Amino acid sequence: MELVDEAVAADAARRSSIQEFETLRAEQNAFGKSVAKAAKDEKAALVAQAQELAARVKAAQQAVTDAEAAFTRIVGSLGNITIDGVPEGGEDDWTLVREHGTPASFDFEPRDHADLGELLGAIDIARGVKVSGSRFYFLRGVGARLELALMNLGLDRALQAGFTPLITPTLVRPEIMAGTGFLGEHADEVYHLDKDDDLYLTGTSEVALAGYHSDEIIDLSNGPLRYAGWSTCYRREAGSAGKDNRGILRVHQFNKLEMFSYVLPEDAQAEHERLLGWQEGMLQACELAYRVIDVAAGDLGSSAARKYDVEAWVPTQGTYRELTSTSNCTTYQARRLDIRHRTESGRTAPVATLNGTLATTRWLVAILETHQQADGSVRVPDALRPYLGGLELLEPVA
RNA sequence: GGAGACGUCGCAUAGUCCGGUCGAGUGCACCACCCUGCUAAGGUGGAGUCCCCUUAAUGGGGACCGAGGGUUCAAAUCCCUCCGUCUCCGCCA
Repeated sequence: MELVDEAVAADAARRSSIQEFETLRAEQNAFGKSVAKAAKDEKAALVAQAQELAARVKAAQQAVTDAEAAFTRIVGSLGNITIDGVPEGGEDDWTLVREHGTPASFDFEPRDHADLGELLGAIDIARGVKVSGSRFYFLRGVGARLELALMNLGLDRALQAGFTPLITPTLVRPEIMAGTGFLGEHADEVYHLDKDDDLYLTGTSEVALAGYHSDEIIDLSNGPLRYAGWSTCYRREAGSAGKDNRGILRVHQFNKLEMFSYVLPEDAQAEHERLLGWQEGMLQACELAYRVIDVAAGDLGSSAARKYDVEAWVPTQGTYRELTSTSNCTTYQARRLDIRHRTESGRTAPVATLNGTLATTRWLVAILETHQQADGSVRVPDALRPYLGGLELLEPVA
């Protein structure tokens, strides 16, 4: 509340400094013309006057620069405004939207994905740690193939829905990182190269996908612009020491196929539901039990106005774990990145941006655990088989 | 990495040496109107973005010649830094 008052005050200060500067500048412009035209003998006196005026203009200009910097800083620290209906509260105050499918049950003791990954020769955590440290891993053999299969299934479904595929840069400039809202309170989650290169490693291709149309006026008259971005994602996982240490549920590096939509602000909520629908379709194709939750306002981060998490049942944890999430960022990112469309009256106005995840490496956790059999083999869901050369069963390596 | 050239209003360009008459000319594309009966041409006018003030619609002012500084009464034009593009050479997946 105080922050909003501060922002309003900063805006008022900014406006009045602009007015002062512009009045002086107009005076200077007019004066300059008369200096140029003046006769020789009058010139010296006029220049002396102009010098004095120039000093005042310069001071006024500096005041504008300062006032605008202060305004930008305060406004930049404001989070997005949540949409009506979003539950109030923090991390645990989400509301259930729906559940789908029945959590897997077994007539044997199920193995967790780390054990299964080792048994199948699919996930090599020990060597990941040896090479890169904790929370790193190798996907190998059927693990690597399953990952690619998942990404390709997601991509094909995205193509069917009309998305344009993009393979995005994973190193971005500071202003793009800031524009997407990732340098706010969670800045310590982001890898930053600062020795020789002032670039950030992105934790999601959402960053590059949002930056793609930055500083542009885009044409939405033929409907939304939809991109499916594939990239490797990097997260520092600072502050999560000791949490989800086992397996690949929480890692520093993973792959992700991300949907990203640019839409008219009035279409944002409908698009959000569509993104959620495509995500659920993907979970269903992988034959996973899941639930959809409406994330509470306090857990939204700075850029989302509403966020749905889709959580899949993870048998050995006896609970649902987030596999995907879709956010409606309304005009928050577009304002910061200066992405606009032209309205019917010919004016420009910010667009709305939304994102949603179609697949990530984390999905392997739920897929392996859900479809495991007593002997440690894993049944491949029908939809994935074409992407695995028809393979129906992942079998333990000798 | 070495050497050089360049970055102007949608596109293409003029202007930069010799700072004010340049917020900026021309061509193409675009929009409106006019003209012409003929498959296209001619004429007139208008057009960008951002910000501030003002209004019922309007009007006024400011900023923007890659970005940021500097010199100057005054910068597209002079100086510096950065970013980017292109050409040649070297190196490399």
